[in-house]
Amino acid sequence: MIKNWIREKLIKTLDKMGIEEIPDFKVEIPLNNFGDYSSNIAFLLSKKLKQNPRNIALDISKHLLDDKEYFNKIEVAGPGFLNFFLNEKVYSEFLFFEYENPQYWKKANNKKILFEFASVNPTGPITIGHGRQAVYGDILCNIFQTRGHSVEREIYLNNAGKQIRLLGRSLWVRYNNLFKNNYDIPEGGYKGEYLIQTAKKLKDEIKDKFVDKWDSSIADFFNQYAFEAMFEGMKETFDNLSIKFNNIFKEKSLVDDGSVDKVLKELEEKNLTYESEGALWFKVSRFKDEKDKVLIKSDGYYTYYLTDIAYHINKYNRSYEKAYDILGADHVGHLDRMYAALDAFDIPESFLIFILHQYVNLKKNGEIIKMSTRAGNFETLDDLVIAVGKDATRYFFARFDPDTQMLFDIDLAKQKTNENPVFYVQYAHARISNIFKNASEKNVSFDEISTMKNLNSEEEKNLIKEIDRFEEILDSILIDYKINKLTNYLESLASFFHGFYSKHIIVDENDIKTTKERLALCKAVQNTLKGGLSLLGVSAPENM
RNA sequence: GUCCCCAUAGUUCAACGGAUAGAACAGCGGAUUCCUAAUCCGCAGAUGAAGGUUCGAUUCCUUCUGGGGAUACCA
Repeated sequence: MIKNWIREKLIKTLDKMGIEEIPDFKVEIPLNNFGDYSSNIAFLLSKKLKQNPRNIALDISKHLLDDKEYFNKIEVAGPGFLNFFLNEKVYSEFLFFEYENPQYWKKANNKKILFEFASVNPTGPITIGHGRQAVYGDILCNIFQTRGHSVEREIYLNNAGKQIRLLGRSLWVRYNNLFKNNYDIPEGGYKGEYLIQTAKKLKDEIKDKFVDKWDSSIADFFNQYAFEAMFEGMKETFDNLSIKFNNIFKEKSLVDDGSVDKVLKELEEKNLTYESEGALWFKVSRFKDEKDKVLIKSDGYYTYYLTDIAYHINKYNRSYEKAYDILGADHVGHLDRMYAALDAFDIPESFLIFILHQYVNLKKNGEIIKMSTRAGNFETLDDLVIAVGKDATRYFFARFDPDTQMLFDIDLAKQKTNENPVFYVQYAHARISNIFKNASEKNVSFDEISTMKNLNSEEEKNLIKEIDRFEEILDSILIDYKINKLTNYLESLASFFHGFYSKHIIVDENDIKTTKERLALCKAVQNTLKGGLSLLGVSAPENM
């Protein structure tokens, strides 16, 4: 990265000047062509050296200019910015490297980490809100992977709790009503049409076997049947978005294999539980400034909290370096409770990182609607994918800062998909493919490049600078998890390319030397676009 | 009440404490004898309010206003 290169030059120079303890300074691409790159280092040193930042900057620039072959000019501007104007040689070297290493941003994987996301109640079709999380999680995993982490994607399915029992009973009602009975969906049950379809399928299989019959083993059957049916649907939805999980973890397995009981026993031994009002409580307040929470309800059933503790202990014992949980904003209350539980089992907080994202508001027929799976009134992710396609769906979700509520205008998404900027980025990629087609028709090859010194225009320099930002963007996402920086970047890169394209003829038979260098530049742009799109899980078409 | 997230152009979104706050869509005006006009160029348009910290604040702190979420023996 050019920025890092300048940074190192600066550090060396400061060292030469005898300045120790160099503060954490920045090198950035300034607005308005103040320079190719700029740094704020002089401001940060000013307090320590008790000097005017301008004088410090002047001093640094003098020392740096010993490197005549790399810097055309170094200006000190404003109150003390250092503005660097680089020699073509620098760009040429960096572009050459990127051109020769088509996947220059990839790093070897080492750290083993776990991502849990899209863990929903398997009680119905996936909503658009959860679609955001699924797409977000998948893309974040891709980025971690490409920057050197060994990532596992895991989905946790709550198939042991109250909701699954409600689902099973709701299915039973739908099934019975196919026989002209008239049972009511239970309070809080699932009223969506989709259970009628499942009930019909079940009727074909078992005929009238359970009509008007209900006991605990029949309930188990319906719970299980409904769960499997819903899960099949979920898998299909994820498949349509190319989201694949390495591990599917079922809550029930923790109950069945005794993990949950083991957790209970240990907590009791540590004297961290107590009974009250017929329920068993965990002393959360011992660890965090939070209310105590129920582990076993007075009806004898386990809470989600209890099984989730067992689940996270299980994660820890699988020896990942870190575990990331991606959750909707409605889970904020869960964070401290889970850390309290980890604390009780001597698991360091640093092991688990929560990433919260806000949910999606839907706009349909000009109205903002609230989604609710249980009311049976919601927009499914499948509908969206059918309407706008996989690429646009993934790209659209990726574009938003996860911390902000996003407004999803369904009518707009369904009608005018051309407004989606994914096409803008894809078009830049396709355009480049076409340039190569054109070049090969004119018998211009581009395989004997040794330098790129003819790429002197503003457009070309800016394009090289923009390519050079890619790795930096990816690394910053590892820190703040804002994947929208990637879509933002790709749009910007595409824009620089479109601008370059419209101003310069790339394949020019009268100037083969420049043509070859421009083709190499195009190749580097295309590789980067393709790399970014593939991290997003969006296709990079050759034609549009 | 308390806690968490958010508030930027008509709309949907950007901006690592930096210099003149960027795009896209919508609006207006242009560009194609030449590699795809799904493109490009130009015009117009914004930091919710008030304080504070700083050489410098959309960004950090406080208060207020507005939206969403949490405050379950739901998950």
